[in-house]
Amino acid sequence: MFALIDGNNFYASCERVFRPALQGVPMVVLSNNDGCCVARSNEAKDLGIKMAQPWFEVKHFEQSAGLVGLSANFVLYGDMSDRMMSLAAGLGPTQEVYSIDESFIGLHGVPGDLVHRSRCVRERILQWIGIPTCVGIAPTKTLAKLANHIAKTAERKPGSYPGDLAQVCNLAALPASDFEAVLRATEVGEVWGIGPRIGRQLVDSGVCSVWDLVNMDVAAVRSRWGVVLERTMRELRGQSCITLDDAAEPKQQIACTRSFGRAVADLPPLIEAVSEFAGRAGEKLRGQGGLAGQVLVFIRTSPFRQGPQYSRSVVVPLRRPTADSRALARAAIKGLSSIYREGFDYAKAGVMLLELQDAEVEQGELDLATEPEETRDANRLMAALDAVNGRFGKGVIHVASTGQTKPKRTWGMRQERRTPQYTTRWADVPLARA
DNA sequence: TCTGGGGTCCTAGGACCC
DNA sequence: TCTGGGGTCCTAGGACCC
Repeated sequence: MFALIDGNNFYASCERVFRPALQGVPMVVLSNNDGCCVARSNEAKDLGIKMAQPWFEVKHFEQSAGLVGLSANFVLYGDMSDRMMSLAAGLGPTQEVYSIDESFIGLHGVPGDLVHRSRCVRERILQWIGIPTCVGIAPTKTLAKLANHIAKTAERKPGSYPGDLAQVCNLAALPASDFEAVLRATEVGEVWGIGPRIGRQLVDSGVCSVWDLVNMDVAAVRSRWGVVLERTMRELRGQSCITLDDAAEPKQQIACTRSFGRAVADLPPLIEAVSEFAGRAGEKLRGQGGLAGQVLVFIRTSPFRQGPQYSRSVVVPLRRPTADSRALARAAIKGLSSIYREGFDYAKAGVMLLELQDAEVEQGELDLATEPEETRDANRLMAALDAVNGRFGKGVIHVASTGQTKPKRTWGMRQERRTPQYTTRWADVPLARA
């Protein structure tokens, strides 16, 4: 048995903990450059604002509906997430942190009333952290996700589902007829693993509700859509195919990509941007104790704008695996120079580190006595760099490139953030509505 | 006229998730 | 004027081998 517990409108709820005046106010949290809405309060959802909708399209609600847009503060959300996860872990013996705002809990061997237990944990998170959550319980992860969706929807839209499923929904406890009714009332596109494209194909084939999908022929599903949808279907039937990953695996790739605040046409600012991305990616890489074997760099124009389009990427192999930001930046610049073309307005660039491996393993294969002195020096330098940035803030020191002629960014933000950033310590977190 | 067949590895691209 | 930033997994098809 699995539970899925997640924070409602997570980023928006985090902001409200520190700005209680925003309770009941329609609000969104904005991505980098204040470009898109990446979280919406219920009131903002009621205005019809979609996930990832551009801010300029909804800005008019500031005047007409009192909408508030806040610049994202991801350091804060990560911190709040850690606290929420540590309390959520109390639900059962194993936990898989699935994203910044949700975790699966393995409930094997947990005695007593699961719904009551979930309500207690939920209440504790609300009291101690100030974040409202919902819990879905079911025999498979896909059904637990579905149960969570039902718990949230039953709370937000009264009448959509039986009221006693709000906030905490245990699908395993429902009588068969109620279970069927709930699956009939849920659109197939709400299922975890069914995106817009396959959702549309299913509806076009007359498969509209989750109940319709459950009753399809397994072989037919497999032959038309493949093993992924087949697995989803089996999970919906209660056959557990996806296991709980409670030991977080190291990442297989690390990316740092950004849209620019304004179009960039020249090579030097692109070199500057790509150097910084490589440095940031290197920092993440060292954080998981890894080395990269390849660097991918890409640039592209904006698909939303008229004019000539260009999008290209290239993979640059490294002579030997490394976590040295300078080597990563050199490779990224080399790749950039090979794909850069004049005459385009670039809107986005990025660096990805590929073929990651464990630094310990790599080192074990080397004879330490023959390890080049430069490697040791590089390791020390990078460790110092990470320590300074950790202490004084991200990017206080970063890798510069020879193309850089000005001390300040030439590719960065179009405008100042709408709202200032702040950081927290445990002591700063109010006991919400105690 | 007729032009093997099976296996592996790699890569690019698609689809999905939050 | 202004359009997110990460990730994962699967598949198809090409290259190559015997």
